[in-house]
Amino acid sequence: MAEEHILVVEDEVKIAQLLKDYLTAAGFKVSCLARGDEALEKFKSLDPALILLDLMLPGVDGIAVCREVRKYADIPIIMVTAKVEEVDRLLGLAIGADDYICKPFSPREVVARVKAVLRRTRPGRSHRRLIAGPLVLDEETRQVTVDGQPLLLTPSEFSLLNVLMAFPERVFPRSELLDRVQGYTFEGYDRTIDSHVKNLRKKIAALLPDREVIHTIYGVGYRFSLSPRTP
Amino acid sequence: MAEEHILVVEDEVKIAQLLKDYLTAAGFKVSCLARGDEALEKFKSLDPALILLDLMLPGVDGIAVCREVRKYADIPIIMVTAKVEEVDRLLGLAIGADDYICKPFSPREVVARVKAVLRRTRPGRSHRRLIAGPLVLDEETRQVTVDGQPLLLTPSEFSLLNVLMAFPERVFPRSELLDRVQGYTFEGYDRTIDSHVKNLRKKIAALLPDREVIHTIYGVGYRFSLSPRTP
DNA sequence: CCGATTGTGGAGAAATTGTGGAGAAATGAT
DNA sequence: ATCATTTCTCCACAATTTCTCCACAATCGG
Repeated sequence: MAEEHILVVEDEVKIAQLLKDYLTAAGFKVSCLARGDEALEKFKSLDPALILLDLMLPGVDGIAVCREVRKYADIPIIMVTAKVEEVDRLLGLAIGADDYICKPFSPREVVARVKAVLRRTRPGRSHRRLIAGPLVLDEETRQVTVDGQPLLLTPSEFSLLNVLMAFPERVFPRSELLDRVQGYTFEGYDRTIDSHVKNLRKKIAALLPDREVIHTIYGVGYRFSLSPRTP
Repeated sequence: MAEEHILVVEDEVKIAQLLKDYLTAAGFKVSCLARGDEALEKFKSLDPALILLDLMLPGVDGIAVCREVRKYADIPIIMVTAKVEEVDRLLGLAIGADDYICKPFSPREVVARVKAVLRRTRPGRSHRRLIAGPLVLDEETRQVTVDGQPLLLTPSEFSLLNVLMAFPERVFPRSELLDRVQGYTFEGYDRTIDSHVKNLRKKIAALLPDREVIHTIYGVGYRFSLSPRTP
């Protein structure tokens, strides 16, 4: 999954934090700024996929920020405003924001709108396919095939293989695999990952009996590789 | 590309100007009218490639204008409306507009939709139909058939099938289906989508007993596919 | 050879989905 | 307006799938 960066420009710290929490939980990388003029300085270096912009800001207000940003890049912008009536005014001002959200908003709605705007703004969907010899993993369809034959994987197995195939040859410690597959809040047995490896290996071996693709690095963790040796 | 002429019928001057600015910037020639009865008089002489039509108009309302225009020419029409709820009503009225946009809209979205409508109307007015084996879904008439036999679906069921069939094989998380079917302001129960899937499956199975077309991806969501594999 | 690490089968436990149906909400007719 | 019908939402329980963990066997490195 390509982690997308979102820039939140909001002067009320609590609201900014709330937005950040929810967007982070939804899998986005989030940066917060409190002032409009900061936004103008920094958005180029941050290169966000989308900007959430409060209308009322100290420094330079949201409308000016929006206009300036649009001079440099075609980044989607969602305006956040306190009053419903403002939205009509915004429309008249030809700002060119992609969507508007009124306070008080539900965090869930914000996340949904962000996703919706990103969806329709990014028409060239670049769904990632990881290919390693006879093994093909498609993140969008969640299909994995070996020489064209489908491999039926559970969510954990898919996730595990996805992480490993994303960086072939790289050795992943158990702790990292645990974080990526079970989530960083997982507090359980660290050898659970071994079970998933076991099951994944068995399923792959059924279609690819000759070579082992998930290698054990004694004392460390696991690695995905097509070659049988350790380079 | 030949410069295409677009007629905007909108009584709010600011919005009309906004639309004109953006469409002009996108390379269209734009004329604006404020009254519905004017539109009926002038569209013949202007001969536009497309009409952007506000639903609420002084003089004659948008629906009447749409009907009248269609008596004379097969020009693509995009309706603009203030409320989301109106869209469903419009659909029921079988007006024959090519697309609908709800306020508040982003100018970018308007330009995108205008281009999309022109693109699909240019080569012989073929509206969008999704075909998958014996299943045919017509977005304009909102009819679905299986081997020519009509499938009577509720609005939610149609919408759900529409989203799924638009991207066969792609796995849709429940959250995304919720946003696209129930709207992203929906605050309710996650598993309502399961109920729609259940009902939709039952209706499809009545006409297509052999194969399952809506597949469950455990831990993620659903996918439309004709092939029986379940990865 | 020996302690540490990993492989493995399998048994609950936990999470996810299927399903019928009741009440609420929306829609349409009168 | 009122009433009838359709559609939507939600719940509770059953069925299913997956996850976690354990105990013991196998393997590795020194």
